[in-house]
Amino acid sequence: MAVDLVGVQTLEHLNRMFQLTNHDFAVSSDFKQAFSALKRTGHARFRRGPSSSSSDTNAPSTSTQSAPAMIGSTEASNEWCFGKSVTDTTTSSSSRSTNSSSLVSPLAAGEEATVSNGKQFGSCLGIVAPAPAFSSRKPPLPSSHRKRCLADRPSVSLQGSGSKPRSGCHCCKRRKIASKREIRRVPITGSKVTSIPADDFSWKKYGEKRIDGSPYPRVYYKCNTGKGCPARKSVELAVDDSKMLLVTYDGEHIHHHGTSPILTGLTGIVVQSK
DNA sequence: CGCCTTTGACCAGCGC
DNA sequence: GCGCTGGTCAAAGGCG
Repeated sequence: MAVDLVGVQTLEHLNRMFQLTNHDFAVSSDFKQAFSALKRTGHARFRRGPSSSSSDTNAPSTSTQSAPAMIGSTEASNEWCFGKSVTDTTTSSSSRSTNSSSLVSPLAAGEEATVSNGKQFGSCLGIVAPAPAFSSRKPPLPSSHRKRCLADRPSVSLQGSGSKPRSGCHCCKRRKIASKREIRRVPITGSKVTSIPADDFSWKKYGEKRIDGSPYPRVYYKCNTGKGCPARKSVELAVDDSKMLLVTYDGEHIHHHGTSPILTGLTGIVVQSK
């Protein structure tokens, strides 16, 4: 219903945005993918769950905690994703997190483009799609499914997450514990705003988060080149210069890869390291 | 059928 | 001590 309408409008917006934006996107060829992506209602975006009536437009603020972080400023997100008009299509609360986070995906998508085998772009556009309108919201997980610090559940610890035994508690490896961190400023190169210099490793996206103080999301990647490699990187658009990407490398690669792994392929400047 | 991407939820660190 | 935020996990579904 209204959804479809919104969808169409959004597509038009998109089209317009692509034409107007000064970002030099490789639109033509990617546009197909874009639309293709739009058809996708968003993979896991709509987790099946108790079909609560609130599903579509209500988006109950189930998680009062994560919500703020995920929401952020929609305007900013929109800007990042080539346009400001998207805001119009968002129905306030209902589309919140889905919008904000997905709007950003271009970054993720772009990264994916250079990083993994690339179904790039899709997400960025997918985002603009009216998907949120369908969203049934992910219902709160049953408490039994809730993640616990592995340290807290000795019996489940190493097997808890199914096939992926972890070497340790993820929550114990946070922030300042990071063994090695290197932040680089990498110019957005190429014809796409999303194309950042790729390095010699294969990265797998595992998360995306809106960061407070930055209108742009941060996308998290794990090294996929070597199994069990602890190396991670996060990518976000520089606040002060939308033409620059901030790539943060965490951890070291435990596999061989010729020359200085972390630096390979990057032309950016080391801004900070610890 | 398996892989990959997306994204909400979870949780501990950190600042006030 | 409390609340916020960043970082991570994992379910779900589409695609090749």
